Amino acid sequence: MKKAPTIRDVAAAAGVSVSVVSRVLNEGSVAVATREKVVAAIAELGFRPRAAARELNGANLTIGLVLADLTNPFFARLADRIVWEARGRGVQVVLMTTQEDPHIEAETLATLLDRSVGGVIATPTGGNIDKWSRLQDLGVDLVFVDRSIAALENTDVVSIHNEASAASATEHLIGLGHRRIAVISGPLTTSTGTARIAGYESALAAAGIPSDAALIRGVPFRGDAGADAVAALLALPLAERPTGLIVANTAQVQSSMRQLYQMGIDIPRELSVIVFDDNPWTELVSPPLSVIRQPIDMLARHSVDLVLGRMQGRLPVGPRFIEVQAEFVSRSSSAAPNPVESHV
Amino acid sequence: MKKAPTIRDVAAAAGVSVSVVSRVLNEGSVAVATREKVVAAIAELGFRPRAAARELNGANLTIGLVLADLTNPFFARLADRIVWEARGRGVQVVLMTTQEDPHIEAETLATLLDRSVGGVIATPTGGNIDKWSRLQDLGVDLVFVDRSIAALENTDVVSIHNEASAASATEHLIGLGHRRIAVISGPLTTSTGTARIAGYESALAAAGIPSDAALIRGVPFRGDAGADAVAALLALPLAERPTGLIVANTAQVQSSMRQLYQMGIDIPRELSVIVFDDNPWTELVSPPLSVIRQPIDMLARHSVDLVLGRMQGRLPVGPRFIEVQAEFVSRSSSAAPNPVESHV
DNA sequence: TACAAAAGTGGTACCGGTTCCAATCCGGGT
DNA sequence: ACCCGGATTGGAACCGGTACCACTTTTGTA
Repeated sequence: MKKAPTIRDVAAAAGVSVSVVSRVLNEGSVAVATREKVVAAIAELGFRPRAAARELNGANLTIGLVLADLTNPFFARLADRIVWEARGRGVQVVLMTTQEDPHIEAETLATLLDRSVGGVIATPTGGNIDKWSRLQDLGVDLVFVDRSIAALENTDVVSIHNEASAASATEHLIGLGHRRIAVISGPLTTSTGTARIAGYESALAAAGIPSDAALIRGVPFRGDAGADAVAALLALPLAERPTGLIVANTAQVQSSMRQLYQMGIDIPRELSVIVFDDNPWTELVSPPLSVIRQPIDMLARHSVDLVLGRMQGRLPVGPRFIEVQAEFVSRSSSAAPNPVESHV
Repeated sequence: MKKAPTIRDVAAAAGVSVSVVSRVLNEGSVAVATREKVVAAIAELGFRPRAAARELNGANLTIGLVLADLTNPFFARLADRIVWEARGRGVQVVLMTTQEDPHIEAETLATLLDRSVGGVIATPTGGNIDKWSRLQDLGVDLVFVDRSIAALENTDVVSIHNEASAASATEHLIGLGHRRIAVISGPLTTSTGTARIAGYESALAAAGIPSDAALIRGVPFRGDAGADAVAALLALPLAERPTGLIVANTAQVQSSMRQLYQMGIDIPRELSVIVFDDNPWTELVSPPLSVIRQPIDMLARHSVDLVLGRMQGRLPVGPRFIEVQAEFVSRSSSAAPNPVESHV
C-alpha cells in the first residue's frame, strides 16, 4: 500500500515550486517550457490532486443529488442521466434518498453541508423550508427538479410543464367522449400534485364539464395509496363511476395498475387509463399503456447545467424556471367509453 | 451567506482547546464536565465538522458505488438499498455509472482515487484488472457485488448463488417436461454469465439432456442483444426450436420480452419463459412472469457491512465470498410444453 | 540606453480538522 | 508530607492543495 504522490513530489520532480504546479493545474499563467516540464512530471508520477485538499479551500467539484427514491423508475433514470451529465463535466455526484420522509430529508441536508458540496439538485418532499433556505444562505446553489416549493421563490426549478401535460391527457380523454374522468396524483401539498390537478380541472372547465371532488385523489407517493384510490373510485355507484382515469404520478402507477388487474377491470372497455411517465414496461403490459412521456434527459441536462452555472457564477441573479415539454403517447389503454356499459 | 463555525469557534466558546473538541468528536478520553461544555457549545453554534478536513487526514466516511447503469431496475433498487444502508451508518455514497464501458470504468476508478474514498462497492465490467488492483494497493477497500472478476481473487464478493439459481430455473422447466431449453445470459466473460450457464448445463446434465450450443446465448448487456437472441432462437427449424427460455440477466429481460410480444408468441403455450429478477412489473404483464427473485436488500446489506468492516479494519484478512439464496417464484409464464405444437 | 509595465516564479500563510507529545492536575501509597 | 503514575488538557505540526504577495526576468517603449 504505497501512497499517492503529492503536489510537492511533482514540484520536486519538475524542479519548480509548488505554486507553479498549482498554477498548471488551474490554468494560471505559466511559461510554456515550464508547463511542459510540469505536465511531464505529473504524467510520470501519475499525480492526481486530491479532492479533499481542494475542497478545504472552497473549491468544489461535487454536487449532492437528493431524490425521493430510486425504486421509482422515473427517479432512477433521472439519476442515471444526472450522473452521466455531471461526469461529462468532471463533477461527482453524492447520492442521497429521502424515502419521501421530511425527517430524513432534514438529516440529508445537514450531511450535505458537512460534505461542503457546492450545489444540490433535489426533489424536495415539501417540508423543511427553513433548512433548504439555510442551505442557500450558506452559499450552496440549489436546483429543484421535477418538484418545487412555492415558498422558496428564489430557487431554480426544472420540471416538465405539469399543468399542460395533465391538461392534454384530460383533453385526450374528453376528445374520446369521456365525461367522468378521475385523476390520481400526488398530495396537494406538492407542486406536481397541485399543478397537475389544476391542468386537469382547466381542461374539464374548457369542455364545460363540472369537476367532481370525488374523482380527484391526491394521495401519498409511497405505499399502496394508488391501489386504495383505484378501489375507492371503482366502488362508486355506477352512475358516478369514472370511465377514464389519469394516474398523474409515476410513483402511484404501479400499485394502481396492480389493483386494476386484481379487480379484473377490462381496459379500455370498462376504464380508459393514462399514466404519467413512460417506462420500458408500459408497452409490455396488456394493453400497452397510453402515457405522458417525460423527457428525462432534458431534465437532467438542464439541472446539471443550472447548478454548475450557478456554482461558477456565470448566471445572472434571479431564479430560473425551466419547463420542458412532455409528450403524450397514445397506446391501447385509452378508447371511447362504452355507452352500454356505463348505463347497465 | 454567512460561514459555518469551525472547530476553533467551538473551542473558544467552550473555553477549551481544539484538541479537546476534536477528542469529543472522536470519542477520545475527555472529562465528563468538559465534554458537556463542549457538547453544549457544539449544539449552540450548530457546528458540524467538515468532511473535507477530515478526509485530508486519512479519515473516511465516503464510499464509492460503481454501477453499470441505473436504467436497469435491478441496479436501481440495489443503489437505493445501498444508499439506505450506508446512511444508517453515517456514510455517504458517491455514485458513478460505467454504462458497461471499460473505458468509462477506468476513468471512474481514477476519480474515485482523487476523492480518496475509503471503500468501493462495484459491479465490474470485467476489464481493467490492473486498475482495480492498483486501487486496492492504494488502500481502498473493494467489494464486488453481483458480479466478480476471477483474476482478482483477493477481493470480497457478494452475490446470489448464481449457479444454483440458474439450475433451479432449469430444473423447473425440465420438471414441466421441457427438453429443449434455451438460455440468454450475459457474455461469457462475466462471472454471472459463466456461472449461470454452468448452472443451466449442470441441471441439463443431471437430467440426462444433452446441451446444445445453439440454445445458449451469451450476449452483451446493453442494446437490443436480448431481442436479437430471441429472434435467432425462434428462427431455428421447428424441431430444434426451444420450448422453454430462461432470460438469465435482468439487463436482457426487457428487450427479450419486447421481441416476444412483437413476434406474437403465445406464452406459455408456445414458449415457457423464466426471467431473472423480480421487478414490480413482472406481475403486471400478461401472463405474469415466473422469475428468479434476487434478495436485493441482502446484497446491499452485506456489501455495505463488508466494505465498512474492512475500512474499520475489524475483519480478518482474506477475502470473503458471500452468496445469498435467490428464490424461484412460479407464475403463469411457465407451463408444460405443448406436444402438438412442437411437432406441427 | 534607460525605465516602466508585464510576465513568470518562489515563499508561505492559510483552509479545518487530527494527532503526537509535553505539561499539568489529581489522588493514593508509603 | 512526599513521590509516582494515570487521567486530562493544551500546543503545534501536519494532511495536500490554493492564493496572495514579493521578487526576478522579460518585453516594450520613449
